[in-house]
Amino acid sequence: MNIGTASEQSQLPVKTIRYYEDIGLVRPLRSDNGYRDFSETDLQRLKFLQRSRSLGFSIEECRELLSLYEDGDRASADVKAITQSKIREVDRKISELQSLKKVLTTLSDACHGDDRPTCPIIDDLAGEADR
Amino acid sequence: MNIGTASEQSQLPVKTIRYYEDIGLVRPLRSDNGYRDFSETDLQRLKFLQRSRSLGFSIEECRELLSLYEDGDRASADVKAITQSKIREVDRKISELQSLKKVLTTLSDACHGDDRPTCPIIDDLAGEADR
DNA sequence: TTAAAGCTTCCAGTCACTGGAAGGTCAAGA
DNA sequence: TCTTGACCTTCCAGTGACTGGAAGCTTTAA
Repeated sequence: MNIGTASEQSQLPVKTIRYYEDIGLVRPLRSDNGYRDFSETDLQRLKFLQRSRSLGFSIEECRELLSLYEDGDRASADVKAITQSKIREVDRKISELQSLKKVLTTLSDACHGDDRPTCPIIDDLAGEADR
Repeated sequence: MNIGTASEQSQLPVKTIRYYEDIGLVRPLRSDNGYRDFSETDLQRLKFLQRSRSLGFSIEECRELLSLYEDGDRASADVKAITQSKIREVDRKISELQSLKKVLTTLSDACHGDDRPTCPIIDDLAGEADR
């Protein structure tokens, strides 16, 4: 199938698919006219990539997961390990954002937000607040 | 003061300060030897940038905040509006990450993680699971 | 026949830096 | 005086994961 069809089926933009070929994540054959010709297996890989990217795995993690996917003998523990380290990463990000939100909310609440120039947010950014 | 001192005082890497000059966030004078010469005002800007970047404002938001910072007449409402939209953005990211974590945790829990090859995580990524 | 849609490659841009090379300047010590 | 090392300069390239656009093929439908 052509790249347009593969794009539709995998829910990945055409540009992204070409990029994935560039970095060796998929290797479609070429038709006589030079067009990429995606097999069912290629499509499976693309769908796999779409799903794993949308779950927040990096390209390199996806590459690793793909090779585990295609190695019928690998231990499920290997896959679980990657997933759990990703969960820890997500957790770290969540708590970072939560403390960020806390600071921003405190600042925002302290600012009366009218048309006068006095502003505790700016004062804090400028390092002039009591903290 | 030289860039090294400015870097220490502002807690910004030397490279980052040069980059900020490149994009017009700070405009230090030059000494006769060609070295950048940072004034106290320049240092204030750098500290302001360090703090606002660390609170998750983008460079363009920082640029806007800086100009509000230096406009003694601006309304505090303007600053508060930027801060609140940033809070909403942080909120969106948090809930995205939370639902991501949910999916990953469900997948991880379903995988027994031993040396056998059967793995519900991979099955899900491949789109072979019941969902 | 022709127009539009779809395909190709290649180059550049995004964001916010970061690394490294090649070279100039300055201060301290032998 | 010389040298060493720290510090400074510019410029170019790379990061991650695409995305946009130009120029030019091929295919399909009217």
